[in-house]
Amino acid sequence: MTSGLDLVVNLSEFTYKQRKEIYGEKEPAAYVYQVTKGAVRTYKLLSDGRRQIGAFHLAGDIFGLENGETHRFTAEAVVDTTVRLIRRESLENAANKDAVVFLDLLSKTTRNLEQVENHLLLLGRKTSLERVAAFLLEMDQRSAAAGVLSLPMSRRDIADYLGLTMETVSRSVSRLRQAGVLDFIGNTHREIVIHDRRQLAGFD
Amino acid sequence: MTSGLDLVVNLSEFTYKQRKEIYGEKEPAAYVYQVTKGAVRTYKLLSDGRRQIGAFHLAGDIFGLENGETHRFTAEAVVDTTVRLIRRESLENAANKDAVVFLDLLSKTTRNLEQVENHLLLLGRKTSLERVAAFLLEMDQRSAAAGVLSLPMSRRDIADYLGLTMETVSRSVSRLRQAGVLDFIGNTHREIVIHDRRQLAGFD
DNA sequence: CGCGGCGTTGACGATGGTCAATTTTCGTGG
DNA sequence: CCACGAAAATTGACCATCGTCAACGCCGCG
Repeated sequence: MTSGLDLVVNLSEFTYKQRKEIYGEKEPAAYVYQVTKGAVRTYKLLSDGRRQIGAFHLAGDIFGLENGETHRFTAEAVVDTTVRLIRRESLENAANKDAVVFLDLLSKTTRNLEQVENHLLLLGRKTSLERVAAFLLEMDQRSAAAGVLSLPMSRRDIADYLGLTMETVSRSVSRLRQAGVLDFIGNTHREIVIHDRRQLAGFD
Repeated sequence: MTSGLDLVVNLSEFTYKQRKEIYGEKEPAAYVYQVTKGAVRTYKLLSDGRRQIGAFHLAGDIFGLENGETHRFTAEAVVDTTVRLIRRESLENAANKDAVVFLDLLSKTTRNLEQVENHLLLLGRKTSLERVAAFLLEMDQRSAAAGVLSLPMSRRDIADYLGLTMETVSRSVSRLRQAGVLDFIGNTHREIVIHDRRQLAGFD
């Protein structure tokens, strides 16, 4: 699938080690990023350290696309991650010359908005079990192999995405496991098989 | 302040009575709206009736601007409300002819995104008192007369915006009142004076 | 007046958070 | 390969915040 961003000339790649910051909230937005390999979390912090993760970005995803001058989240590598870099300036030039690029920019922003709006409903009104079920379904849809997920992020990351604590996430996963809708693969607790997607959707 | 949307020819106005639906979620988006007078709430529902209000739109605000074909929220008049209507089609025509309109579209979408992203942090990580304080500060900033607000929406509406119940909203307002940061004016409980904006911000 | 809607307040309960112990996994170095 | 220590995940006990349910008050309106 090609898109407007692909039309922009772009040569640089960069690799960030696990936990390294890619950019900070309120920093000037010099680049737009696309994940080549790995995973990125974008988040906001309160002064006392409470964290809200806005999104996880996996291979192929674009992040750091701002229309203002500064980034509105901090971005960090969840695991060792490679990103393609696109200069903001060159993107703006391309958008001015080519309406397709511009349209694509608007469309990507809108898709982003849509996803965030759905997350509002989750954070404002869903129970812990519903949140975790929705998260697993989301990850399942985004992963290559349906029914089998390999989560790059920790329980704490998931918790901060879902507005919960890691203990509550853990308990919810355990409940789903006991209910027979999913199971762990191998010895990690980050590799999951979903036995019954219907049933999982029933919890959401 | 003029903007791209003002360049679009637009003649029709319409008035909705309190509680009347302006459009429903997933309906085709035929129009974009601007509030002339009154207030509008946009929300999503879960199947069991739980409601999450995404935003309140006051005089001057634009809502219903979608880039897909359908509305992503239901919109309803909070009080008797007059809106200006802009045909989606005519907006698209204008955007194709005039880059300024197009840029404005993107900028409005981004501002919308920014606001929703901040609401994520509120819903995911703030306490009830922090939420109510943030809400009152938001309304204060958006209202004409600083320090004095006249809320068009009920406690239940506020609750569904903040991811709380109306009882918790009521209790939080009471606590702020007892703490001396605000007070009611007259006999209604929707007219509020903020005595100490600094102190209120301290709760957020 | 009395009725209805809205808001407040109180008592109680449940969901999810906190704190802590235990288990499992993983990375490092012999 | 195994051993050790650190980090992550799970689990349990207890607690706090917020939700539920209900009573009451206030105001507006017939």
